[in-house]
Order: sequence, then structure tokens, then C-alpha cells
Amino acid sequence: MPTLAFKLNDHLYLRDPQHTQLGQKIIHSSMLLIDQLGFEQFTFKKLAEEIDSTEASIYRYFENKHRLLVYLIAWYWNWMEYRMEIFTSAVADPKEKLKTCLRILAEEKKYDPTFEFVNEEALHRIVIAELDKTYLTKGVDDLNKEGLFGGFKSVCGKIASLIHVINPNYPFAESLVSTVLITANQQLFFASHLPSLTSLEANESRYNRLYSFLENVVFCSIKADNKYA
Amino acid sequence: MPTLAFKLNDHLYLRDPQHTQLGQKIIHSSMLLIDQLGFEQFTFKKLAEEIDSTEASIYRYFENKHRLLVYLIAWYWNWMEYRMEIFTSAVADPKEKLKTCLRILAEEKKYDPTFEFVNEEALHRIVIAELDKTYLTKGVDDLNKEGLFGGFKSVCGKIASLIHVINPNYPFAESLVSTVLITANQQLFFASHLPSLTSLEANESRYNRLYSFLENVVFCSIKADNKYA
DNA sequence: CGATTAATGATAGTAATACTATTATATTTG
DNA sequence: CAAATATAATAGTATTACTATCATTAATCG
Repeated sequence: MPTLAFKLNDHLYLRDPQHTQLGQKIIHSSMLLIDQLGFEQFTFKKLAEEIDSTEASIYRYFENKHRLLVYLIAWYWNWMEYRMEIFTSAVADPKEKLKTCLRILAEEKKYDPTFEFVNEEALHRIVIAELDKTYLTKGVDDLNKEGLFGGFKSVCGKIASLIHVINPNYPFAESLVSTVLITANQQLFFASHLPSLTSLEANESRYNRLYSFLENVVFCSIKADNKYA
Repeated sequence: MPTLAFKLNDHLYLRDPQHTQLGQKIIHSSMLLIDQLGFEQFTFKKLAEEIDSTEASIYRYFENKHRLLVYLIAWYWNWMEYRMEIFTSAVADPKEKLKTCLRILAEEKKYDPTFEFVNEEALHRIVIAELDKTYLTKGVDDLNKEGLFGGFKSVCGKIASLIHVINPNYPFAESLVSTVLITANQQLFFASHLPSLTSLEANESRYNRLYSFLENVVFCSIKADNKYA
């Protein structure tokens, strides 16, 4: 099977890293390094050492380390959308489609051999720990104009439109979906680090519990026959 | 009326800034400056210039700028808890208490003259834009051990216990509350910067809409008679 | 195949950041 | 008034986040 590559917004990079060996090494190793060190401690210098290259070479692919992070997380949401499409395409009932999306969102992330140079487990930990840093910056509006959050927005939009089909009168579809997309990762962070803020445990059961929580929140909220809708 | 001060966890600072003039200037001006510049662009040097003091003097109050942020946001949650207590103390019905808490969470924040050197409007914008950065760091576990997230955890715990009273069988109270506390601010951020991710508008109606959204999510989820509980 | 072009490496340099350290000078307190 | 403490003034350091230049290697193409 040939290695698949996502067509990501080309403002995310200066040179497309998916198409060269060095680029792939940058993606692969930056994921491992950001996962290990955290985004603040991660530097292009450390990455350069790791891949036996130089800072200057990395700067030819990414304008700065923040954009590299935005790239990695855009990749994640593209991957999510791709999986959601695969697993919902054969499903007709929009409620079932919605459940499938939540299941994919909540499930434990495992290595997907479709994408050779991506370690999805590390990437998921990065999303859990660093997602918010992509948009919580004074530069949001510029990044947004360039379409750099397109992946996340697309996932959000598609799930929201499922909700619109299920209950056209529910007035908070977009808010509900963005809340759920973000809380899915946040709750896993809390389970590991701030357990009093979550009802999930830190063990393996947490993915199923997370799914139950998300399903409960979503399906209760959008039920047509509740006095709050 | 005397100026009130909160008793915050004393690991938050090296010297209590509420008790000296310089300390109060640090709090007051750091709020305005972080609000203006964003946390990344904010430095102790710029703050020192602003208050006609020196970096070294500020470092005698706060170990580093991250802890100053944690301090400011801890102050915010203490203030929230204080307001929730004031406005729920006369209310008997736990459902009404819960609604009051959500109302306080969602409402537009205005200057509270009880706290002279705090600009609550600026502080709220800081919470919206920087809250997640307090705990999304490799040092979370250490900060947590020192009790630096006590304010947030306390608000979360108190609201969760209201839910436990309303419906003892609901199994996700802590997750639901932390989700709501965080999304309340996140949705306001989206309304200003990423409107496709929210069902709120960017105008003044957003606080009421936000309240409706939160009330809907919470009360639907915890209803005893739904098949998801 | 040789020549052009493009990608990478090697190296250097810079302004700013996040501190630490030292000493002098105010200011408060007992 | 003396002693202790808080603050200011100043300097210095390692690191970061870049930018710039030029040499070298690899890919491409007539």
C-alpha cells in the first residue's frame, strides 16, 4: 500500500514536509520531541540535533515552531475527519453516524500504518497537551484568515450538520460540537494530572467512560422533547 | 468599605502582593499588560517599566511569569467562588443554586469595587485567553501538588456536589462541571475569533445565549429520566 | 553527460528573554 | 536612633528564536 499523504493548507508550511525525506524526519521527530519535552521546552535546535540536520534547514520548512505545532495538530484533525468519513460512509442513520464520530473521537489512538512517518499515539498526547496553544495566541485572527484551523473547523462543521439533521431546532449545534471536541481531550488530560476535575479514571477504562460521557452530553442536549431545546 | 483581599495559597507567590503597594501595582498592571500584549509577549521587564520599578523587584514577589499568571487566574476563581456563595446563600433549591452559579459564570464581568486594584474586565479577558496555559505545562503535577489550582478545583467541586444532590445517580458530575467551566470561556473566545466554532454571536447578546447553552447542556445531561444517565 | 537549479549543511551573528547576583539606597519597625 | 527589611540600580549569563551568508551536495533536464 502506498503511503498516503493529506493535502493540508499550504500556508501551514514553507516547503511541504510530506514530500521530502528531511521533511518527513522533521514531522516524525518533532512529534516525538514535543511529546517528550512539551512545546515550551521544544526548540528547532534540539530537533536539528535529533535528526542530524541544522536549525536553518528546519526553518526552510516551517516559519517558526508555533506553525509547526499548528501543522501537526492540523494533521491530527485531518486524520480524525478521514477516519470519521471511512467509518460513517456505510451508515445511513444520522444518529448512528454521530455516535460513530464520538466513538472515533473518544477511542484510544493507535499507530495507523497508513501514515508511515506519523506516530499517532504521540500525536494524540500532543493534541491533549498542546491543542489550545495553537489558537490561544494574539495572532489567531491572522492564522485563521490563512485557513490554518480548517481541519478542526471542518470536523466541527460536519458533526454540527449531523446534529442539524437530527434536530433542526436545536440552537447550539456548533457550540456543543466544539465543546465536545475539546473536552474529549481535556478530560483525558485531567484524568492523568488533575483527577478531581474529571469523572474518568486514569486506567484503560477511561476511553469507554469518556465515550459514555460525550454521548450522554450530546444526545441529551439535542433531544427534541426537552424543555431546554 | 475596607478593601477585601483573598487568602490565596501562599505557594503562589514569594511575597504576598496584596499587602504592599508595589505588590498591588504588580497585580494591577500585570493584568492590564497581559491583557494587552498576551501572555507570550508579556515580560517582567515591560511590567517593570510600566510601574517604574525593576525586574529584580518583581522577582521578589513572583518566582516567574508563569506563576504570576497562575496567581491572577487563581484570584479569578476565588472571586467566582465568592460571588457564587453570595448569590446562592439565600437560595434553598439546589437546582436554583446551580442556575445561579451558571448565571455568574456566564455573565459579563464588570468592575467590582470590592477589590480596588483588580480590573475584572481585563482579568476575564485573561482568563478567556490564557486559562489553559496555567495547567498545560510539563510542570502541572508539581504545581498541583502545591495546591495552586485549588481555586478552580474548589469551584468545580462545589458545583459538582450540587449536581450530586440534584441527581445522585448522574455519573459524570465532575467532568460535566469542568467542561462547563472551561467551555464558558472558550465559547466567548470563539465568538470573537473563530465564529464558525460557536453558536454565539459576537455582540452583547452572547452572555445570555451562553447562559442558555450552559443551562441546556447541564440540566439535560443530569435529568434523572433520560436513558443516558 | 554536463550544466543548471534547488536543497541542505556549516557557520556566524543578533536582539530579546528569563533569569541571577551584587551593591547601594530608601523605608519601615522596634 | 539602630537594625532590619524592601526596593532600586546595575550588570551579567545562558538560552532562544530567529536571520544571513556561503559552500556543498543532490536532483533535474536539455
